[in-house]
Amino acid sequence: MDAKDLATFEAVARLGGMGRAAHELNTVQSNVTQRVRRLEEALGVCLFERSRAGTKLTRAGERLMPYAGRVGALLAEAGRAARDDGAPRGTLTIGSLETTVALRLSPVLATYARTHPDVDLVLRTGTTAELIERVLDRELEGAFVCGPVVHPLLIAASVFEEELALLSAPSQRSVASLLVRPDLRLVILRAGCSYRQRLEEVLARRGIVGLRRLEFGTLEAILGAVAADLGVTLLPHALIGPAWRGGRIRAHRLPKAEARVQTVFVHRRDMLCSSALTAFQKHVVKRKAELG
Amino acid sequence: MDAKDLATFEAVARLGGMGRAAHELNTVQSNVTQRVRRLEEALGVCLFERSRAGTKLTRAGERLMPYAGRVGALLAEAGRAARDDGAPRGTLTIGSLETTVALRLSPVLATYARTHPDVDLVLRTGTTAELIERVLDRELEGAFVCGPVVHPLLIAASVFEEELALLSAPSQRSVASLLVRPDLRLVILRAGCSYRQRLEEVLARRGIVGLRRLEFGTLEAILGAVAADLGVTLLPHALIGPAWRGGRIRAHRLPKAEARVQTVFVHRRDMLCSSALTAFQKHVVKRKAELG
DNA sequence: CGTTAGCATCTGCTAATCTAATGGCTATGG
DNA sequence: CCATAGCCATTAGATTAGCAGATGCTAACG
Repeated sequence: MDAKDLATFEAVARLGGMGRAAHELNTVQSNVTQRVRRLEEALGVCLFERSRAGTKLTRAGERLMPYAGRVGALLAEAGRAARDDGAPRGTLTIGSLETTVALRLSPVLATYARTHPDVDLVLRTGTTAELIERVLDRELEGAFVCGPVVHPLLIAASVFEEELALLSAPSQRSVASLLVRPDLRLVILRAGCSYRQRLEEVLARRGIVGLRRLEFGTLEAILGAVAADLGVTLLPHALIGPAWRGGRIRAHRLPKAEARVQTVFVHRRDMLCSSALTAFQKHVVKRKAELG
Repeated sequence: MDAKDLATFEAVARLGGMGRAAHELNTVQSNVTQRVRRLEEALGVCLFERSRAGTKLTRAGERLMPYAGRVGALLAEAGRAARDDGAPRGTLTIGSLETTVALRLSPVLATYARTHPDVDLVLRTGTTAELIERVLDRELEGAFVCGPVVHPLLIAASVFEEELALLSAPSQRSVASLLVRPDLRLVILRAGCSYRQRLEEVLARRGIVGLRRLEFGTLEAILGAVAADLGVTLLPHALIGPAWRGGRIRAHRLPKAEARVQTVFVHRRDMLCSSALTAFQKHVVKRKAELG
């Protein structure tokens, strides 16, 4: 059984048609047909139900499907393992929550990039759910997400622990005073943001529900909106830099149980850690000790 | 990267030469050279140090080596998974200790073979160490061995529990009486037999050491030798069939701690269980309940 | 200094693979 | 009821990859 045939099979199954698969694979449909037929002959089973509308996996095809991905991933990993001589180099693609970048990661990233000039560092941001999805799809080697994360395919290591604070305009003297301001909004970074749900929980526990949302793409915009008394938000206390400390924003401390949030670094359990990634993890731990 | 290239690489690495690998792969040396070269080009690393004496893996080659086997195993498993529609069929190759076959397994095997006519059952016997080795090499789908077995790559399930007895000629009235018979021998099935070490321990704890060994290939021969007072052996008590019960052999009971031996069924954790194997395991459990 | 063992390279040949064109099938839509 | 479009199978011809066998090269060994 040829790995290329398996990859062809996978594309056909995923796209639901030989023509579409051919297009994705930069070849023509007859080749795809031939490869699939050969695979079917080699296995002695029928993998697709053909119809005018396209192709549909048979039971046998469904059983084969997971292996297609695994074989491809294993071959890719073999290549990386052979090339990786222990000296960090190549491309390191990691993900992170936007707040983590702003608060903790950017200096660490900068020093890492400086000390490892042979590594092309790629950072993608997203919500916890998005990032975990991408790690599972092997699009990211690892990601900083909001913990705890328990998943059989992932290894999660706690790296930072933040204290969240409820932020409002200075005129809001206490959390309780928010109750009488139903026009206030939840100012959030993005729809699926990890802190949004936590914020709603925090407010709900104090009888504040049904607030409208206001979504901004950047932290600066969020802080600006809060300062302008458009609403409240929930962010790591340490995030409020000097520029915002001068009375423009009031941070309301929360009880430990509500405030604590840990950032974990997750990566696939079955994925070879590149030297670049290993060095990165060491670097983060070391710098964290320095910073903390 | 082609899986066939990887297999060629693996053969060259294992045999330490391209010519030898070519012979094993039923091809000629120039083809092997070409495949290795292509693999090296694709990876951008040198995999072998060539010399007049043959080939030796480089560091990169050593890193790649484990993947060669894994890719091959994964492809083979993919084929089995696609073909296996849940109805037990094909070849089921399992291993067992000889004593386990004689004592417990043979009726179970017979009924399994009868109820699953589409399965070609292959049984290989050997010592615990040999069998485990073969399971790890994927030559056996599973094996009945002497437990307990703790190994990160294996799953072990206890299936039988035997009570061992020290067997001697009837003239030996007690274990203690063996002390005065230094000419007695340990009668054992095979050099690496699981029960041999246990027998030596049992005797050593009673001050009997340094007995010579007598090795026979079959259980009947062993029991015959014991009956003829050539020596003593250690076997499951239940093994002594009616033919031997009639005073020709004396079974000396041992304390529970020494007598208990469990038979476990082991198989690779990462290996897909064929339907034939799954059915077999169910069958064993069911029949064990009936027999026990 | 020839012999040997081993890898590299070259050369035809063959088989596999690719491309492009064609044909058959079926649902859709006038 | 025909035209059309989308999809897969098949075919034929061109291209490429893979194979076997012969030859070359190098270092070790007697």
